[in-house]
Amino acid sequence: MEIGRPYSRLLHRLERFNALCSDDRRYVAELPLTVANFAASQEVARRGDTPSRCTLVLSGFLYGHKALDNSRRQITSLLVPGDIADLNTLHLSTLDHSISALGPAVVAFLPHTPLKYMLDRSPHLARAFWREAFLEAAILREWVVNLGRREALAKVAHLVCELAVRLQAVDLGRNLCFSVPWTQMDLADACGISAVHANRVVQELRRLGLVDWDCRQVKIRDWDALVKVGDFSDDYLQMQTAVKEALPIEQGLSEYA
Amino acid sequence: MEIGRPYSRLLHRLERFNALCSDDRRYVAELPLTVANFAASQEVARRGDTPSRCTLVLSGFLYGHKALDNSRRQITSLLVPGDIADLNTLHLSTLDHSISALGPAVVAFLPHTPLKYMLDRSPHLARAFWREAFLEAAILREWVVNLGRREALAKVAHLVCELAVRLQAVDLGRNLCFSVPWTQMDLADACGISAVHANRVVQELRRLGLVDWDCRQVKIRDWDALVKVGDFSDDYLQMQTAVKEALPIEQGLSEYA
DNA sequence: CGACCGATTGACACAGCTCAAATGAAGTGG
DNA sequence: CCACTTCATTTGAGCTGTGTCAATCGGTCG
Repeated sequence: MEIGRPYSRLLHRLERFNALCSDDRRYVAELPLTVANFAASQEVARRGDTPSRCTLVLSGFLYGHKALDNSRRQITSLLVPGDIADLNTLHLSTLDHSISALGPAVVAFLPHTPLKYMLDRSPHLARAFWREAFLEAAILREWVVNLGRREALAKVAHLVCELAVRLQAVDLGRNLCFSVPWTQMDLADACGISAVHANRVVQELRRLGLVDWDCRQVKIRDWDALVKVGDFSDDYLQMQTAVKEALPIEQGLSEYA
Repeated sequence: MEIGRPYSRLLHRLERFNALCSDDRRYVAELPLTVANFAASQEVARRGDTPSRCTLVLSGFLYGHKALDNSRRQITSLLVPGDIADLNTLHLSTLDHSISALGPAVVAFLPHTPLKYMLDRSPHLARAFWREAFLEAAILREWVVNLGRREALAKVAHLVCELAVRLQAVDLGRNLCFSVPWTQMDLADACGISAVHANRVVQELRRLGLVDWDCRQVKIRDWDALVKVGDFSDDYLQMQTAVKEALPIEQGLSEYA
């Protein structure tokens, strides 16, 4: 796929708010990188590591997670193509959480040194990366709300809405339909519920006619209703007009803004 | 208190990892600022706002929060003196969550423009601010874990541990004792539990001899046990040696590292 | 003194957990 | 091409942590 132009999605992301000048685009496009493949469930980086490069998702999905005492884990983030998984290692030496591949994934490793050099040089690029970091924090904040104050059905609905919007922004979610190589156990660990209950919730969402959800394929059948159930508002994703225009009109997008 | 030197705590924080050169210190110390007082529960900034300055906590506590449909709210962060509450507004125009004063608080408003100018100019300062941003994200990640995968007693214990360490780092938590102007309702909204249950949990922590907890004053009586109950590990706070040295030896700090 | 707010307590309900077993799908090796 | 394994989904049954409701108590402030 876009291995040939590994930065296309990243550049697209970085330019979401402000266009970059051609020098800056070249800076990014000429960053040295190593492409690597990961199998499903393979660990990309482990908590406590002190990596010397950042990880850009090229295709597939990664997820951040922390393990607890009792063999449980909490997924703290889902990373889609175009996301940088561990930007924090750029300035915080030790990784505070682990990162693994959800399904098979292709990533690009970007060595810290040239990345830092670049960001020191170009204020515009620095700003664009700041935005990425703050966007990640905004998503984490919304996850805090999701995990803290919503019941299971809403948690799952909310996560599906978030993924739909994020994937659409990178062209992986046309027609309110996307596919993620997660199991219901992964879903459970992302939503802080048990796997058994995750299953029941998925069934309930199906029963309510909100989604088709076969295996890894999720098709949202009633966006407005799902938004309502999940108490979703996309403002924290900072997609502004870009995404809203891309969503089909007849689904009544104006509703949830 | 340190209104006379409003940046002392911030400088201390920024220099936690690397000392700043005297030029950089002067840069910071000469940032223009406006000091403002807030009463308990007063709103400092509201979701949707597009502020043109950042908010540095000088004394007292702020908290970030998001309201849900049903008159519920989730507290997403507690901000202690030395924290910058809304660094994200520097590059993300609209605020994704509200910020309020927990008790009476004194803050300094730092206009974006000189701040941006400064960060564009000094790579070292930029790095220090990056670290602050990433640290905030690391805390959010731990909150995600706390809310998603721990039961109520552990949630509260964990939060108390976190606060103890963070407050100690800014000299507000000597002897494993600190005071925060929160109510049990605030505690509940931070831990994603009901106020009634928060009360029961606090009582249980008292009963177990883990803490003295009168009104706003929290005294940790058995650090090791509290750490264990809360499944706490301070690595995500990136305090490194600094804090560990500051904690009393006899409390067996080596345990939880 | 009355009003108000926060802490506390008790009774009850229920969302979601655990345990355990069955079913289905997909891959492996003979 | 069929046993066999493995892994994910599904279903059922009972249990429990936590929520809700409602009342009480205590302190503070005007």
